Amino acid sequence: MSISVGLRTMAVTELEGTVLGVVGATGPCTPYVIRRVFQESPSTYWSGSAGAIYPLVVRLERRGLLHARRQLGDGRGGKLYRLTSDGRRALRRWMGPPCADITVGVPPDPLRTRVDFLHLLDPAARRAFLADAESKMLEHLERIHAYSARQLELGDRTEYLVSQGSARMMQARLDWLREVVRELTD
Amino acid sequence: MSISVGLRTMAVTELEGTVLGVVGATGPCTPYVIRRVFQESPSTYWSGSAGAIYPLVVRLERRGLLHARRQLGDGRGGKLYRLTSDGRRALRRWMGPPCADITVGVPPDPLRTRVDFLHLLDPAARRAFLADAESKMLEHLERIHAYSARQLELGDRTEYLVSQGSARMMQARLDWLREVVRELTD
DNA sequence: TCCATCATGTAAACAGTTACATGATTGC
DNA sequence: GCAATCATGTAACTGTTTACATGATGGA
Repeated sequence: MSISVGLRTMAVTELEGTVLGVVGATGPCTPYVIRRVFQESPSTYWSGSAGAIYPLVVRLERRGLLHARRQLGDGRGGKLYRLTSDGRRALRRWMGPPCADITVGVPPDPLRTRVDFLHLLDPAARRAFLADAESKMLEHLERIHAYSARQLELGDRTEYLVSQGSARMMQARLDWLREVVRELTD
Repeated sequence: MSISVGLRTMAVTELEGTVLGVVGATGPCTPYVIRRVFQESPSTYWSGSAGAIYPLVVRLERRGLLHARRQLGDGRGGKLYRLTSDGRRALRRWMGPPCADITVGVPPDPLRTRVDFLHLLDPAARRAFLADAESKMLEHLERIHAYSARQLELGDRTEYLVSQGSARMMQARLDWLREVVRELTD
């Protein structure tokens, strides 16, 4: 019988929460598998580098959110990690509700930052910047649409929905960029 | 007469580039003024903490991108920083073109990350998450619209355009969230 | 058997955060 | 003159990156 001591579980970081989610969605897996999920994700925000993931899972294990079990017959000493009940609780807490401001608020956008300083460029450089940004965003958008269509064919509703989120965001940025073009190159 | 030795200027980070932009747009200013710009910005991605800004401007000065001049009659020893010509060149290089993939690509979105794992929640928790997210995003959107309208009144075209970018992004995320709601709560 | 790559880590460097220290300035 | 705040920093900590090391595995 366990005794609740009111030790509130410490909050997890964004990457930690995402890893908990990956383990929860994938089922018991090795750190390498977790890395692959990040590396193969269309988003490149996190590299899924070894130096990030291996220490992170050890951290989560020490905090009782992941449990490691040795794989039999694996010469590399690889371990399978799965969520503990505390881990599942931490995952739910990280996901919300309540949603933190930083979760629902305006995400950072390096393009928006640059537009802030566009008036510092001479008109030619400004036009070159805007043209380059627009064409590259169009490429990105097409890739995302292709990826999204593939997920729909494969029947992966979740990946389809998530990629639709990316597509909508990119479309909004592109529409906005064209508004900037109209405004600044009159 | 300066001799070009082909020392290509090292690339600046996102925060460094933004600081160069702030100095370029504001004119000669102290680190404290730079901090205020970040602290008063609607975006909370960077805190503008002293521990980030003071070492950063020293770094940029040592690299010859900023030049410091002592303020006369200031007991605190505060210095005014301005762009050097190398600094202006580094700013232009940071802004682009060419735009890096990370600049024009899909920005990270903690909400999108969470939707990836929504199927791990039971239906009730899922509904609660989506309802909370939607109402909080609506609040954010209204604040942004108010801010945007204020900038338009004040005649600050740049701040108006940039805030319109935030507004469009938030609207796209909200539309998308409603698509998620339709899909998951049928 | 040998070579590429898989898989598990570690080390050093770095950027940014919170929290703190300290002196200058301003308002009462 | 005193308290609040302005302004300039510094210190310790944290998390992530790149680069490296090392052994296991699998295909030619």
